[in-house]
Amino acid sequence: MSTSRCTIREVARAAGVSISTVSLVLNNKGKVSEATRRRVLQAARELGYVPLRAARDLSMQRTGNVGFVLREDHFTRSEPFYTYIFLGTEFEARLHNLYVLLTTIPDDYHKGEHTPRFLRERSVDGLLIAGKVSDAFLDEVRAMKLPAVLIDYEAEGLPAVVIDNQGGARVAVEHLIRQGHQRIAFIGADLQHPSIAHRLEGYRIALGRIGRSMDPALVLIEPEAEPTRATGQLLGQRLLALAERPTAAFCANDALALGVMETLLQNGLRVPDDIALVGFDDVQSAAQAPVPLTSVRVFKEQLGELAMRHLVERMTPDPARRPYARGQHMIVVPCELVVRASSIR
Amino acid sequence: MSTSRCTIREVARAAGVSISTVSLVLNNKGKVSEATRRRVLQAARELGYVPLRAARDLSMQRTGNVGFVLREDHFTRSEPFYTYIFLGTEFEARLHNLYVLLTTIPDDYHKGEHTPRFLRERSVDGLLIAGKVSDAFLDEVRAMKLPAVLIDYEAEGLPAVVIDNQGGARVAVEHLIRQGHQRIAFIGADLQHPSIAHRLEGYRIALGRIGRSMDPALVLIEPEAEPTRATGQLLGQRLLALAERPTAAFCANDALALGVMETLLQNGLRVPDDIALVGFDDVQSAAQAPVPLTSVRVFKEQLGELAMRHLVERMTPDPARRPYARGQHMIVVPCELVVRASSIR
DNA sequence: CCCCGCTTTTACAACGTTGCCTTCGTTTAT
DNA sequence: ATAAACGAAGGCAACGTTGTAAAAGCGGGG
Repeated sequence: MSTSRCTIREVARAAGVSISTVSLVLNNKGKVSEATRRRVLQAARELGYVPLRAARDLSMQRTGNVGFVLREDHFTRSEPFYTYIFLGTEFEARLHNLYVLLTTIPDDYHKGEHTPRFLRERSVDGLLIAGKVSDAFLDEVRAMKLPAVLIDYEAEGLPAVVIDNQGGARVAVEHLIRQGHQRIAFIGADLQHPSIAHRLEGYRIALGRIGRSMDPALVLIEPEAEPTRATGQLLGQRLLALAERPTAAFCANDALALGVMETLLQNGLRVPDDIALVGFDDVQSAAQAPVPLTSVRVFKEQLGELAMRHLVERMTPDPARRPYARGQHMIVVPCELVVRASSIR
Repeated sequence: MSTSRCTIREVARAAGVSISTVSLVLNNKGKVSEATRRRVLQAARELGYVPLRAARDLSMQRTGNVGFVLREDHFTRSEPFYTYIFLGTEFEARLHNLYVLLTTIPDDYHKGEHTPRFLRERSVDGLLIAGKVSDAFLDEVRAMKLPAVLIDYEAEGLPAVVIDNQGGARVAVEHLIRQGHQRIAFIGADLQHPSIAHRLEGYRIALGRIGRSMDPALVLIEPEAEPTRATGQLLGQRLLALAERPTAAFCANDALALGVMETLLQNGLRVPDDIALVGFDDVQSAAQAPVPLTSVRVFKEQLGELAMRHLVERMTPDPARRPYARGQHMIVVPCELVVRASSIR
């Protein structure tokens, strides 16, 4: 097996046919007799022919790449949440013969200055955007009229693949209710984030189903803060300071839950005996926490896979397709409750 | 600004010159009069001309991509060590107009079955390999004669960018010595890994400098295990079981150190009072540990940057270059000790 | 025997660059 | 004054693939 490239021309000569025929066979197009098809395939295999991407792309007027964009702080945070989503997209990309170009954008995105290179150079056929990103960036994407799919985030006019945040939250809270809890707090942050808003909504609905409404005193939120461990510690303090302490808390994500747990344990409270905790995302460290954390598992690779699959669909031209509106074209991926020590008596 | 592509032809017509001239100007090649150069640049800017990658690549007989390979378990572990390295390579790639294709390979790599797609399709001009990977993979890479650079790993015949493991370890142990410790343990795993072997060597040298030799009883190693938190917990147990306990331990990495710390604290020992701990890598959770961990900071982005820079050098053809031998062409990146509570009295 | 429709195959022009070679002026050396 | 040298710009053939339009082959019916 030689290391040098072999061109379609050589395959054609070896098979005794024209270049066009080779192309037709290799792409399963047009009508080619079975005999010729076999001869071509044979020759291609023997010569170890692999079409040159640049040539094919040039001819097909496409790039063969899709971009994967996420905020740098999301990519580098200690929990490989988006990393798994990326791997899911990568896996699906193989099936469609696409390459994924991963790039991060800064938290405080400014158009132009921070525009990903592959957008400037127009060397992607489509775009995946993971997690919350700045509106400035989304505006830019919309203006480019490039097929794009959001993952784990929502925005007007763009299709999205999202977690069933509301359903997951409902199941989590219903679990706490089944464990006999009456006073269940909600711990949250950044209400702008649709996922968090939906999780809060799930909490409300679960309470509603047993005929209760939300007690504002038990809804502890730092609306402007990111949902991090540090914010969780802060909210843990506020939880401790409450006059009438709840017996359980549903946290909008695991980072918050772990922060709360840390504060509680440091202040001598027991989990779950004094306060039961449930998180969301089922990150790696959830299972390894001092008290293993009950959480809602999210199928991250699947999110990526579905997003890529949908993007590919959008990338194949179809003039009859209409633009998206919010709420439409939302692919919702189910999640599942994982019960651990932090919530069972 | 139109969204449709504009070709070099249109720029040429707008500037009133030939296509060749436009190409020369845009690539800073050949001799072009200042007047024409300005006119071309002007026209290109006005039309928003961006060369089409596929066309350029086809013409230049290159792909414009480099591959970044690492083991899946390295990529998805909770510490974004390799993620930062990747970001470093990405940053440097921009300066050279290259795209980085990131892909993971499984832990138990088998040639063919697991060969990264971009290698099969030969659509990278060079390869970066981060962290320890299977020899089978390295053999395949060597056989391809594709320019490649290892990062944070070493192997015969391939250039590598590595951490100053030995120097860092030495500084860490010397710090413990300065703190008055006499009995200092070494906690390690996977001795096959060059980094760990070098860190052990640094430990030995630091002791040697004050006229001591390694006490075998204090060198706790799980030679076959991965250097993970779980292994650290295990070694923590062995540390506790020692007849004469050391007063300090230098751990081959932070994961091990955090595992040891967890075990020590759970068994009622105090850090650093009973046993001082120092790790290596300065991962995010080091600073957030129950007792903030002294560690050796590694400049991860820099590792990536240097590797990419070196790879680019290797990618530009130069017939006079000779193959690499182990030990040669090793780029060593310095690191620095970060002192925290886990090691100061 | 020729023409007609059908299937299979081929030739050829893109696609947008780059690199080499030529051409055309202009200056400099002889 | 003429030849040589030089600098600037242009023409053209790759690069490897695809898609299209046209050609070739092939029976069968008139």
